[in-house]
Amino acid sequence: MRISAFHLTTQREVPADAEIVSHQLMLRTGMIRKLTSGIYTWTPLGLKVLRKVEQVVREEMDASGSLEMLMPSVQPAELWQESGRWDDFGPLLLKMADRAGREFAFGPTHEEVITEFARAEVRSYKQLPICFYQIQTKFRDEIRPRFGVMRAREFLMKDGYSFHVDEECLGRFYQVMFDTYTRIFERLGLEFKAVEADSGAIGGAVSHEFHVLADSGEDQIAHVPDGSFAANVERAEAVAVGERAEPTEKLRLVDTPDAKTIAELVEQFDVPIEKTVKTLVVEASRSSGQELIALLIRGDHELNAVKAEKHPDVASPLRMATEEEIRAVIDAGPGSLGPFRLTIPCIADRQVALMSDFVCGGNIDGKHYFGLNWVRDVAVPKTADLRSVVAGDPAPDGSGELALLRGIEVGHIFQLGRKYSEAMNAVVMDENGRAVHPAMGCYGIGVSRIVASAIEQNHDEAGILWPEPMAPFDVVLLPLNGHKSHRVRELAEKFYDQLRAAGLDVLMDDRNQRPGVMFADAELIGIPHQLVIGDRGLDKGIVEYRQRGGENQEIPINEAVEFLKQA
RNA sequence: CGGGGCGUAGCGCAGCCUGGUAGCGCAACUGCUUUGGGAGCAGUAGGUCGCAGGUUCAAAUCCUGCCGCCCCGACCA
Repeated sequence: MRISAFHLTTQREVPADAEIVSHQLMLRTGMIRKLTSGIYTWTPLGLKVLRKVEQVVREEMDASGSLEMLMPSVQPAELWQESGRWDDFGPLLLKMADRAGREFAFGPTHEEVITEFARAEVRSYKQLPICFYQIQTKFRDEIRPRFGVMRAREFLMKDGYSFHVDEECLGRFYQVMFDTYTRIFERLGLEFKAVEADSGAIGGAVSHEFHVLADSGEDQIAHVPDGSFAANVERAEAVAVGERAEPTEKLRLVDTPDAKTIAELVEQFDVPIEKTVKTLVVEASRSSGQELIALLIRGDHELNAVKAEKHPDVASPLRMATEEEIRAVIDAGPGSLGPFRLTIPCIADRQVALMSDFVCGGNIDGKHYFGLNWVRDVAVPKTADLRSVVAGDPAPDGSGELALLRGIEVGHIFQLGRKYSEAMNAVVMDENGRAVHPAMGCYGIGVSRIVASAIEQNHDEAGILWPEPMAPFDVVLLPLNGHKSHRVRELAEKFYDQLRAAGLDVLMDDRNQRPGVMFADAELIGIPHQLVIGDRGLDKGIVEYRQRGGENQEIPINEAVEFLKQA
């Protein structure tokens, strides 16, 4: 491609409303343009990258035996009502109506459509196992779209769905997909980690996420360095450490008028934060027969909402009680609550149940208990894993100490089981002639998000450093002052033809720009290999090879094409 | 959804407080010069000042409403 025939619109200035590096660089290189909040146009440059990612995904999915297809993006409401997700999916679902008033959703995912397809098409166990996939635009009406295509409302996703007669077959195929995903991210040249995950709104039991590691990642990962354990912090089990010590302090009620938070308590009363307990009041589940329930967490720990809302006594989704609701049942407000003489039920984090001589709110405004002890002063409540792990916690599998990393979720695989095949009554005949609901797996990759995450992980002051498999071009030719020098121009043209003939994706900077502009643009858009052709080098019989982010070297003219083929 | 901020040329911004000819830098276009790290000079083009209403002789500027975009929050006791 010649730049003169391309649409290259780089910008020197950083766009004001782009917060993270990938968003800034995607705008500065001109890869994307915002149409409206969370909705982007992919320009020819950006689309080249997107297509390269797509192609790697497609090749590996095909190699796994999965079959590509294309499902509609607009889906009838009935299908979603059948699965129960028309309401469950909530405001994330973009709904619309046709001229007759029939309701539709723009697909945020395709479990319903594929299940509808499978129940019509797949009748016999002999057709199983089978896995269909597509690469398609999805729409999720995110609460707050941000970071460009990283958390966009409209995005490109690869989604695959497999069907199996039994769980055992699903488990085997799940491993095939795990390996396929591993190969995809390896081939793309990304530093990533597969972690145990919560299955969230999609449903199902076993689930893994694939994260591109980057400091700007929105997810936290707990893992044992050089160990086998890795899990999303949402899910990583927090193991209680130690044993409960005998009481040594007397229980006393202390005036704490200015201590509404754990931080204030620690500062004003010189109490170690590990000796404090915070009491969070949340809505209780219907099945518990209660209105509110208190959750006890050690002062330096954080409540894990994903874990809490899975508890049978806690309402899902988790909702914190308002001050009015709390005051209606307890004689104190937030900031002065605790388990002693508490008028509502409570659940303690496992670690809290092992504490002794601790400090907590007094259930009287402006007062805290010091020296509180389980058993002696108050019965040990129900316990559960309610907190998020922190660095240094033991791994739940005993393999070592946990460290935390930040990641960008780019892939997620699930063993769904029969949630959709049962809800939508998809059945196949098994070898005994019985109708059974097939077990399903589902496998997603955020194709557009991969592009952004690759930039987050691979950039410098000058711009993007694309991993080669996803670079928009393999090599850029920079003929310096080509409009003045015939021999520079002619050599560049010769290289252009020869490199293209060798199967390389070549960009020729034929703009007659000053050298500084050409270098800056080549670096900004991150092309891995540059070949600089200038009179200065030609006098010495060489051209200059530059690897993006690497070393420069001089190459004899007649070896250049071969050199680039190898590089 | 709650809080905050911002809407002026493709991008980044000033002007608004104190009403009176709409400006700067980058980008774009033309010409000349320049040419190994985002050139110089001269010129050109580009604006419903987010939209609507109001106040006023006069509104980018003051008032009201609406719309859009961005940031923070929605784990806080």
